[in-house]
Amino acid sequence: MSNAEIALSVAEIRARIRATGLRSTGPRIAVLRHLGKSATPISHAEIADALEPAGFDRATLYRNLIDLTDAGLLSRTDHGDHVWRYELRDGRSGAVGKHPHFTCIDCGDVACLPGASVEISVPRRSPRALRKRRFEVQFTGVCDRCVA
Amino acid sequence: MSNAEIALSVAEIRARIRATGLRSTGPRIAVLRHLGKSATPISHAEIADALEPAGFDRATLYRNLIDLTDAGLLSRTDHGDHVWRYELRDGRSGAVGKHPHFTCIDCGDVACLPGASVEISVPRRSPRALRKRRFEVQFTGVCDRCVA
DNA sequence: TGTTTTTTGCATATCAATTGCAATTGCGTA
DNA sequence: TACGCAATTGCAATTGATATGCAAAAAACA
Repeated sequence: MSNAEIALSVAEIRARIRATGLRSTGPRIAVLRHLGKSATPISHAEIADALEPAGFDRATLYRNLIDLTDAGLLSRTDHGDHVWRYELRDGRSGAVGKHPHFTCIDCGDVACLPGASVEISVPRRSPRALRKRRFEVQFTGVCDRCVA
Repeated sequence: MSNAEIALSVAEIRARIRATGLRSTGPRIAVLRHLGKSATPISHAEIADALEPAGFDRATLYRNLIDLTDAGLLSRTDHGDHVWRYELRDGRSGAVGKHPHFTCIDCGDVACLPGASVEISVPRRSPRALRKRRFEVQFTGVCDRCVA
């Protein structure tokens, strides 16, 4: 459940935000720092709770998650449990940390699968995106803890 | 995008509902019939709109989707676009129509992949559910129509 | 058919997500 | 460094999907 993470300096975060044309503000820096420290994609609620001591408005955080996503700094995904989760994108490439996730349908816990490789053989008439390996995969099931 | 579907008779539907201990009522039969004719998982809104002429209350349909899901006749999934979709489960086995789906992140269209086989090789420390092949997979990407 | 229990339909409550707007702040420029 | 404007914030209020309470209606079973 842990992951060496991106751990950016504040200066670097500011630069990244400014590079997108957005202004670098307290809430935005806090959001990016927090996501930089998080091993897995996390929800708006988790972010808002974590940043609560700083007193940022939930609506502001919410708007920022969307703005930063639109700007390409974050990715927003729903892992099959109807919860939006946000994740820091990988710097210049703009590519998401390209590994699949496993989400527990009981507790909502997310496990990253960095080394996992997914092979799908699809029928002839499938969407081109699948045949060209242009897709995201999402696994759901019951995690070890909830099985027990 | 089409799929030979389950197409149950009303009598058979009644029997299935009763078999779960629930009562067989108009709204429930309508829901199951409609899902039986649908090639892909569909949302509450789509179901409610389709059944609108019959005048069923949205709350009733909503509760029934949940009840029928709890009873094991339906499955409820979120394909990565933050929309719950319901699907008829496969009769006696209780197993979901066990094929993966591909959802377009632009238009929300769902494609069934009945013949698809998914192979995932996972790192040693992954959730047991993955290693034991006890999981659901969900693919997202851009469908052919939206790519064009 | 009568009795019991479930289900419906309507109204209303929730709660997360989203918007409007005035006050504030970031930042390019003078 | 101070100024001015557009972007952003915080708060209040709205939306919209989801969920609940309850009396009336319908299903099951004797």
